[in-house]
Amino acid sequence: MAAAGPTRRSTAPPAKAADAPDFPRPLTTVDLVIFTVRDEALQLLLVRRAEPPFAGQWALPGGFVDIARDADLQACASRKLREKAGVQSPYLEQLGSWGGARRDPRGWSATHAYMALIPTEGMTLRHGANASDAAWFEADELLAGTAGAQPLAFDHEAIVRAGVERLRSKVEYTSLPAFLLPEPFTLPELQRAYEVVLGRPVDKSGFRTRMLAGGFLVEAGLVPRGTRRPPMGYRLASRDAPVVFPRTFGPRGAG
Amino acid sequence: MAAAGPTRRSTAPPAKAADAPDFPRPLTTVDLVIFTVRDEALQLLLVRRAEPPFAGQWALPGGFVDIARDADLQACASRKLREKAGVQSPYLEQLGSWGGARRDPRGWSATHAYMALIPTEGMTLRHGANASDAAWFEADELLAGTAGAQPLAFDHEAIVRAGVERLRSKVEYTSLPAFLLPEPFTLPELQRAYEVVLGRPVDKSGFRTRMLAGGFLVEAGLVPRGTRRPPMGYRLASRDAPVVFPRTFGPRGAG
DNA sequence: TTAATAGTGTCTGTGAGACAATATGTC
DNA sequence: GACATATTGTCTCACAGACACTATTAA
Repeated sequence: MAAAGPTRRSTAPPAKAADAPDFPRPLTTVDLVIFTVRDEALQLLLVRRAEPPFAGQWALPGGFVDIARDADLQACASRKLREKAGVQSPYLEQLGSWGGARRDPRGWSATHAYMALIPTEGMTLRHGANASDAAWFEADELLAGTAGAQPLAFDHEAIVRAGVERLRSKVEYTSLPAFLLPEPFTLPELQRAYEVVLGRPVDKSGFRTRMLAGGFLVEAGLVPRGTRRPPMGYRLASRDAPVVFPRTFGPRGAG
Repeated sequence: MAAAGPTRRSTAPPAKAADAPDFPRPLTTVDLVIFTVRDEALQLLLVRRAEPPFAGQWALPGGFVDIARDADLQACASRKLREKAGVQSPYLEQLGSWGGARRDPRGWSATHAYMALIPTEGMTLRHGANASDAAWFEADELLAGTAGAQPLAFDHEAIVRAGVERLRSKVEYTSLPAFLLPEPFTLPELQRAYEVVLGRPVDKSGFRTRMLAGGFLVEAGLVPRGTRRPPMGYRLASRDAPVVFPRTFGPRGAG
C-alpha cells in the first residue's frame, strides 16, 4: 500500500474521511495454478464455472478475497488450496498479479495469482460452491490451443502461460520437481519428473550428482518398485523452500 | 480474477446481483521501487508522506488505482512513474503483490509492486499532491537499519527488500544494469554499474566477452571521457527486454 | 615519454555432458 | 544365470576466472 492522495477527479464525491478513501475499489481475487505430475505429464487443475460470468467455461480455482477470514493474500491462497484440493503443506509461490478494466465483465478487477506444486497420489478433488466440476488438464495440450478446445475464463490462459513458464524456468536450477512427487520418491522418479516438466531427457549421471550434492534429500530406505533392483527412497530434508543450484557469473561458490 | 461464489458469511447482506459481488473490497494500490545508480551506489526513490496514515514518514511512490484512468495495473504503474519521475520508457517489471488486514490502518489493502530501472542523468523529481518531498536513498543504507533511520511507511521495507533482492539476483545473469545508465554508455561504465549493484568487483575481460557476446549492444561512436583514451559508446539494441545470459543445466546452448 | 585508461590475449582448473561399466535385485 | 534397472566411474572439452599484455589517447 502507499500514498493516499493521487489526483482525484473533481467530479467524484468528496472524501468522507482520511480513514476510508473514497476511490472506487477494484474487485480483488486470488487464483491458483496448481501443478502436479500425472501420467508422465505436467498437469494442472481447472474448475468448471457454474455461474456467470463465463458460466460453463473452465477456469483456475480461486475466488474473492474474504477480508473477514483471510489475514493476508498468502493465507487466502492457502485456504483456497485447502478447499479445492485438500492439501496441507504444498509448495506455494506467488506468480504475480493481473488487473485491469476489461478482464472481468463485472468491473475493474485484480487477481493475485499463486502457483502450487502438489503430489497427486491418492488425491480427491473437492469442489467449491461455484465449481460444478473439477479436472486435471495437461499443461501442454491446454496451451497448444488444440482445435475444439474451449478458451479459459477471464485472462486465465495468460496466467497459466506465466505459471508454466515460471515453473519450467525455475526447474532449470532448483529442486522444485521434488514437490510434485509423493514421498518417499526415488532418484529415477525424480529424474522423470524433471524430464516431464522440461520436456527433454536429462543425463542420469549428472542428474544424480547434482541432486545429491544439493543436500536436500534424506534417505528413507529401499523402495521396492515391482520390477528388479529396488532403488533408494528419499524424502525432502525441508519443505520450506527449494534448493537453488549454482548459477553462472561471479566467483565459484558465490552465485 | 476468478470464481464467484466462495463461502459467504450468512450475516452479510444478500448479494444484489451476480453482476456486482457484494464482497467487501480491499483497498487497491500500486507502489514503485524505482532504482538508479548515482554516486557509485544503488539508490532508490522515496517520497515523504504528507497525510495520514504514516504522515511524515518515507514511503515508496505509489497510490490508489484509478479505475477511471488506468486500463490495467501496468498502465497505472507507468502513470505513477511518469508523475513522480517524469520518465517515458523505463524498464518496468512487476515485483509481486502484498496484501493483508494489518498493513494499512484504513483497512484490508493490497498493493501491486513494480520495480523500475531508470538513468538518473539530468532528472528532475516531481512531487504528487500527497508527497511533500522526494529524495534518493542508498539501498544498502536503507536496509542496514542504521541507528536513527526512520522506518518506512506500511510494509514498504519488505517490498524494498524484495526489490533489491530481485534486482541483485537478476543482475547475475541478465543485462539489466544497462537500463540504469544514460545512453550512450561505455563498457567500463556498464561494468561499474554491475559492480555497484552486485557489491563486488567483476573481471574486465570476462565481462567484455560476455556483454559483447550477448548481442544487445549497438556501437554509438567513441565517447571522450575527460581523461585519456576515449572508449567506445554503446546504445541498447532494444529497450523491450533484457538479455538473459546462458544458465546452468541442460545442453550447452539450450539454457 | 609518461600516465592512465581501453581493450585483447593466454593459461588453467572446474565441472557439466556424454558414455561406459558395474552393482544388485527379481524371476 | 538372465535380465532389467540402479548406481558409479571415466573421459573430454567448453568456458569462466585470473592475470598479463598491448593499444590509444592527452599532456
